Amino acid sequence: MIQQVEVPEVVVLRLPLYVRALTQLQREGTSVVSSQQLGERLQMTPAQIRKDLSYFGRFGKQGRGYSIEFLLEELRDILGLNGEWRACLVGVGRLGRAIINYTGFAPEGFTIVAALDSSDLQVGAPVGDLRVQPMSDLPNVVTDMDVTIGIVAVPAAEAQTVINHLVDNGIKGILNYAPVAPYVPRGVVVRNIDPVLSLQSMTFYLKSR
Amino acid sequence: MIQQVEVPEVVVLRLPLYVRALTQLQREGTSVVSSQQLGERLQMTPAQIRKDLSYFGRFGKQGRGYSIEFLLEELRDILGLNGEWRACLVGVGRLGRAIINYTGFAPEGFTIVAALDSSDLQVGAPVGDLRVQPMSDLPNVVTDMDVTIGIVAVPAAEAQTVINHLVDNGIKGILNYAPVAPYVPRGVVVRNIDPVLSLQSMTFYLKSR
DNA sequence: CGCCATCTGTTACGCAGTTCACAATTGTCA
DNA sequence: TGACAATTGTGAACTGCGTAACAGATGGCG
Repeated sequence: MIQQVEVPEVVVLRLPLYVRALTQLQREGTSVVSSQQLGERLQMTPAQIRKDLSYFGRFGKQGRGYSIEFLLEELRDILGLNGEWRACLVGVGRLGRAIINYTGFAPEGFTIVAALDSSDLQVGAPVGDLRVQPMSDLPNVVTDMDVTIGIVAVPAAEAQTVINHLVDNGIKGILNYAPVAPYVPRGVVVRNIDPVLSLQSMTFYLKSR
Repeated sequence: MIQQVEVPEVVVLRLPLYVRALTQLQREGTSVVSSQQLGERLQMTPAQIRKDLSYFGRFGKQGRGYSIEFLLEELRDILGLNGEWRACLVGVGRLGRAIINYTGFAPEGFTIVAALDSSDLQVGAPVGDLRVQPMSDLPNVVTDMDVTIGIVAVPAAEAQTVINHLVDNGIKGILNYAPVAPYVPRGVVVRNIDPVLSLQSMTFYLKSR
């Protein structure tokens, strides 16, 4: 039953969690795991894990559990994590520089291959292993460098404009660090990284106690 | 009907979105807004906005809409955003330094008042306006400096230990940048910032097209 | 070789959250 | 002043996700 029914987005959001937990188990030397055990690690019910996986196929053995190696391979395939994904970063302020120097992306197959900025003052400056390019380079960056993801680290006021520009040039996925909820046309995927929103909902639970 | 029924967490997560949109409208000079108009901005149904707000009270005028000034004040009060929230940062690597220097927290009332690190090499070093303190200072930081939020920017392997330590010292909210899903006792609120997870679920939608 | 313990995949069920729809209220304008 | 247009707040209906439960499969062990 592969993709017969539309997979709920919540399920897709949980798959990377499974990948991470399984990878950890693998490093610990385990080779088989039951939904029960995995559920304990991730603080969720075994039923949910089995249900989630059943959207994509039958990966377990009754009476045994799941082969970690096999399930990992399948999940990485489902999520498209077996290739390399190339991204460009827009906005080379403090935040942008931190993102470029962040070492957590590369081991997972996400590579930032270009850094762009609209300010002439920044263009040409070195950041990490890259050199800042002008926004006018965007078309070439997307086509010549096989970039599919745009990482946005510009001020809130410019974010929507930049995102429009990225989308117009064929970018299909946007990781947005600007504190706005951007509009994108259907078919483009946005993920927002917004620590302020996180804090602002946290305080609701902190205040009354 | 104030808080008679438990407010769903999804609702609480949306309130900061309302605050942000209303603030923007206010800056634009608008003074009254209908759920319809607000819904268009935020790409959600008017009914959802009205229902969300109705968990906390009756803030609108039939036939008119909502007074932005009034609703903002109410929402900021509900979320506890009218005071200042003090946080300490643990882990002064590249990521931690970027967080300290991030200028988006202060205008929203979140202040990082201390930076801690377990490495002796870091202790004493200046970061932003602060100086790195040893982890043994944690009890004093929490009690003397009125810190309620801990920001975690340590490697994955150390995250759970650090979080346990924070919780044991009375921290009630944790903003976790480490790529782990930490365990915390009931009553402690965690928000995870995990761009890699975001990318890994994004690629599911990017791959097949 | 057959029984038992284990664990998956899936169907059925229940509940929480979203949307609908309308009565009630408010302001405007002729 | 009275009719009308706009818009809220909310009970009811709907939808979709999470949980429960069980039939069926698998391996171990006596």
